[in-house]
Amino acid sequence: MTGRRQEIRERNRRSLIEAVLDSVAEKGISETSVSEIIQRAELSRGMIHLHFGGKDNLVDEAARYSSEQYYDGIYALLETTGQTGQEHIEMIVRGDLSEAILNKKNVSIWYAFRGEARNRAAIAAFSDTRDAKLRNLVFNAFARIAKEYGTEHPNQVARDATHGTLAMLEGMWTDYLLHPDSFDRDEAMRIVFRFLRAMFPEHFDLSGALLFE
Amino acid sequence: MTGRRQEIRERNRRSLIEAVLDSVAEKGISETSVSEIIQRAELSRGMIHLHFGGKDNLVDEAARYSSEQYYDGIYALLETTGQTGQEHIEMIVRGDLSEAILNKKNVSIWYAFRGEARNRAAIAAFSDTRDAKLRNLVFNAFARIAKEYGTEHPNQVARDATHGTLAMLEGMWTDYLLHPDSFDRDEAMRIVFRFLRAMFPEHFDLSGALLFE
DNA sequence: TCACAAAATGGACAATCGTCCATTTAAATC
DNA sequence: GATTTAAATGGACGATTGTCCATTTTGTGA
Repeated sequence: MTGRRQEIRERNRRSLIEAVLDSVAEKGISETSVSEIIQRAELSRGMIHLHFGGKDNLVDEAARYSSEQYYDGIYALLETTGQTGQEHIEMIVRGDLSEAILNKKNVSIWYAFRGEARNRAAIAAFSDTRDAKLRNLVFNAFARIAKEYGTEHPNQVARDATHGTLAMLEGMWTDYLLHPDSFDRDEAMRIVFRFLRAMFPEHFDLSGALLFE
Repeated sequence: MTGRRQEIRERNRRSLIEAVLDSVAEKGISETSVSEIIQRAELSRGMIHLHFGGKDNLVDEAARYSSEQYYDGIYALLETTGQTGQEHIEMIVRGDLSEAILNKKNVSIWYAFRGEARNRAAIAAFSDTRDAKLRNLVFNAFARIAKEYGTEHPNQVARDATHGTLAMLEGMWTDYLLHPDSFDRDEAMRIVFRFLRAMFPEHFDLSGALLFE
């Protein structure tokens, strides 16, 4: 039976990463110590140094892994819908506010890392390249929509709509962070689409009906 | 000369709080140790325990102080403008995105504390009560505006506009956090008003002109 | 089954953490 | 100027941090 060794090795690596994420979500970054991590992963103290060369690298890796999961989730959703601009936008908004993506654990992790982003180049770096891909996707969708309105500068409109929409979604995440129990997903979605409908009255007018079937 | 004693005492207390904020802004929460704080404040090790009973209390106090400053800044701005709903909204948006309030130091501090909010009740608590006041202010302004449109449910519209606007501003702060150097204040403002203009075409149509005189 | 090597262990280590208090400093009162 | 007392000092303290390596375990190939 070949590859068993590497399989275990990989499983342990993964365990460490997930132990970090669990700990960050539950106790915060400042209480996520080496002792805490190895206890959760049920591995020995030396493993962190062996697999990642040190705690900082492991934490960076965990942050990378976490953001990868977020974007993979969004991209997977896009596969399940049509190709019109409106459909893309609706799916991204729904996905970003869905239970699968916007939940207590993810929000805790995300904001914990954000808080450290400014002082940890590695954490800020990957967040950027990934973010650019999503932003581009949203922009293209809005650009297709904006062109249909025959406005003077459709790309400018699309740029603003992209910026505004992503900013509003960010803000909804903050709402959820601060009030996870009173947060209302449907309300958040309704508001985003109310703004979008105001900008593109011919496109997002039906979105409410589509969203709640 | 009476009160000199208390004056020094108060100055030292303040020094400690500001040392925490400086350190959090520059090095992050996890590197803000007792040694770091007293070195910046140029005070002795025992002062933290003497004045605040421990490091955690001092950090909580610093977070409270910082958020107090933010809201005081916003409220001060509101004193300098008219009383119409539109004027209030414009002033809050402008203020929230102004250099005086949205700058590298404040953003660093704000997000550092946010990252810890979930695991530190004290930090989450005061943030809420203050936030509620601002939210109420924005809501009242939008409610006055919405009523003029003769819509079916003006309060619902105002609620959504409030939620959406504050969310978008939050998102702009995140943009600034992640890209402080490429962030464009004017663009951020333009986008917020573009969304508002789409919702209230008779009110925020002139805002662009008002903003850049 | 045995020898080899990769992987995992767990404790030693110096460094740093936050707390606390015996001592010193200096403002306030007489 | 002497006395009182609140404020400030700075080091001792045990606990905890992350790193690292000598040792043990265990899968792999001969």
